[in-house]
Amino acid sequence: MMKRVTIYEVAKEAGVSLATVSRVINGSEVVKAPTKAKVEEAIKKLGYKPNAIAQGLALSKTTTIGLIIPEASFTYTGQVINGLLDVAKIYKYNIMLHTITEGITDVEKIIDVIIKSRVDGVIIYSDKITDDSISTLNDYNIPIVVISNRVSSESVCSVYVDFEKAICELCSKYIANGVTDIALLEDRKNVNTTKQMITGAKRAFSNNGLSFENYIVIPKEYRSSYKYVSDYFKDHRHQLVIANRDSQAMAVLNAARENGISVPEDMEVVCVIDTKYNSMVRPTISSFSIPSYDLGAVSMRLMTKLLQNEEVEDKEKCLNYLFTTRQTTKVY
Amino acid sequence: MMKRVTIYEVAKEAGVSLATVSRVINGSEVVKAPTKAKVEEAIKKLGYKPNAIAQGLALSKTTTIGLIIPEASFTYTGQVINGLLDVAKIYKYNIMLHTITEGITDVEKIIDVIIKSRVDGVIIYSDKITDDSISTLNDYNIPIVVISNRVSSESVCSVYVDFEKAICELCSKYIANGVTDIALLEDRKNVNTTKQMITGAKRAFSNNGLSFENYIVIPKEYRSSYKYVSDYFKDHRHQLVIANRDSQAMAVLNAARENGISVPEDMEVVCVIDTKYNSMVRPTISSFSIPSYDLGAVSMRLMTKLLQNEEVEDKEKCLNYLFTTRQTTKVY
DNA sequence: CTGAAAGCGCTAACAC
DNA sequence: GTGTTAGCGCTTTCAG
Repeated sequence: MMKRVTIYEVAKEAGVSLATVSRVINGSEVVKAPTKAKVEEAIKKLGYKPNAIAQGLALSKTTTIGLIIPEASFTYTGQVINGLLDVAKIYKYNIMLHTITEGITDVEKIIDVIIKSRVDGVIIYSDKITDDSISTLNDYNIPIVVISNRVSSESVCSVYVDFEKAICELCSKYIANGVTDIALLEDRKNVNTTKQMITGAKRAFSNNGLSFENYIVIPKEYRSSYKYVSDYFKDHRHQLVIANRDSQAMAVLNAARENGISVPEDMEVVCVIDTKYNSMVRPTISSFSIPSYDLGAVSMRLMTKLLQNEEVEDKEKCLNYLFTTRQTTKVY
Repeated sequence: MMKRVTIYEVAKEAGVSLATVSRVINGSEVVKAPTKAKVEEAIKKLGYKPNAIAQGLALSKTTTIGLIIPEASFTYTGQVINGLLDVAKIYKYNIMLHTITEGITDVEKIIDVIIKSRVDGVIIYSDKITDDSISTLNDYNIPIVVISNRVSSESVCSVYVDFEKAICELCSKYIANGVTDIALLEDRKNVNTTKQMITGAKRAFSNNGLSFENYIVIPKEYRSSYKYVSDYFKDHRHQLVIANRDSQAMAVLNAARENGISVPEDMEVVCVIDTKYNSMVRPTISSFSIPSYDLGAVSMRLMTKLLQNEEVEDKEKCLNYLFTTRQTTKVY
């Protein structure tokens, strides 16, 4: 249990001024070797660790960035965080984590906290964030990277996957093969994504002179959604059902099984966001491999560029997806 | 895009001294109503937000706590984080998130960063943290709460689940019912937990004059572990297999299915950590409902007590588990 | 009840 | 090369 030692004490111990100590801890080249050695010895002897808070104050720079996510318990959110943190580590940034818990969290309050905490930037991965919040952040001149939603604002960068295109392509392929009864589950926790998906589906249909109306609204909790889906499939049939998350796809599969619908023969199921669970369950679930880890990693890298005034070629980065056929779809 | 306004400018705008502004933003009772009103107006007009970094420096207190987890992509880790953040929000603490990525992360470096960042406390949820790291943190007088591992040190609190007891009880019950061929999968990402589980199993067996040696070592990645388990079950049979995580239990189930072993008739499977996936897959997987969310919430609450010098009755908090029978076990 | 001033620990000109 | 000093923005005695 040691007293917190300051740069001043190190200076005294080493018999130099604090400026010199500051220089060695910041790796300045100008310090003479013997002086440097003395300082380093003192640092080690006293167990000195620079106070990042004081540095932050002096530099008006905290080297921490704020991250906003909906909640931490989705498998894909976890991947995003992993990617983000791995890159953050490389560039020596810290991550301050904020979640938006439904019913508990006031988004404005989070924004407030973020501004007060003087993070260097904020990365947002949430459908719940409004333009309002973003413009508040903008007012305070805080660089923003938005994950997953394509944002076209001058001061905001975004890293996303083109769900609209993905779903459009998927539907088009199915329509070309004569499958026109396609349903899409609404994901209430990802409203924007759902919107994009619906737009994509509609486009595919209208390209073929058809109309698309089949999207199913499901309650948000697994149990109730499962119940709902299960009921729904008692008297509904579709040729293809598209779900956003693994849990929703599983609910569909369970409902199908219990209602004697065989997958993929009678009904095919596609999950949009791929997680490890899609290949662990039986039948394995066909899905898009959305690069969640990369979504995080790329966003963080982009942030570092923003903060270090590196050239940013593209303010909007579109990441690729790949459709992986598994057991819930036929091969056309 | 506004210039960052300081307390000084607010003071000027309101025609008072900065001390007074400081008093109103800190809710001091002594400020007269009219003065207070003036200040508040100025704050609003200028869009002033106190600089938490400067406050941190002045108070030697950051109101942020560091959280160390292995990686963010496990469903249960997500729950812990959710619990933690929900409580942190209530007590107005921020969370700085650190992950220990295998191959990428040097634990000592994380500890170093944490000390430099002057967090008020750190919560550790990781098997990878050594006594060394903890004692370093101790040297710097940083309060510690350890999740999941029971730590008996004077300066460290811990919140955990008694896995040893859980497994011992489970095995005892089975042994009492004549089931003595029990296997336990090693979870290399949770070495300590595995150790506790094995100890529990051994105790159950030795209580009954038997010996326990059946623990299976599996490689850590799902694919390879699945492959391994799948191979293993080609020529191995057990009456009961205990797995730590959902993915491992699923690997066992898949391997069983492919080798013509019916569950639960020929072999029963129990998963220790319960996640939503355990009840989403078919067959649904019997498991202990480890209160992951609570693990996080209770730890954070404990941390706030530590930081506010509230009375802490118990430095070691043991949380309850509950065994939930689902489709992978028989009912005895 | 309010203001003046010292200090939290560090950085960055500017001197020497 | 190294030291001196003025901030960074805020809190907190201590006076008044």
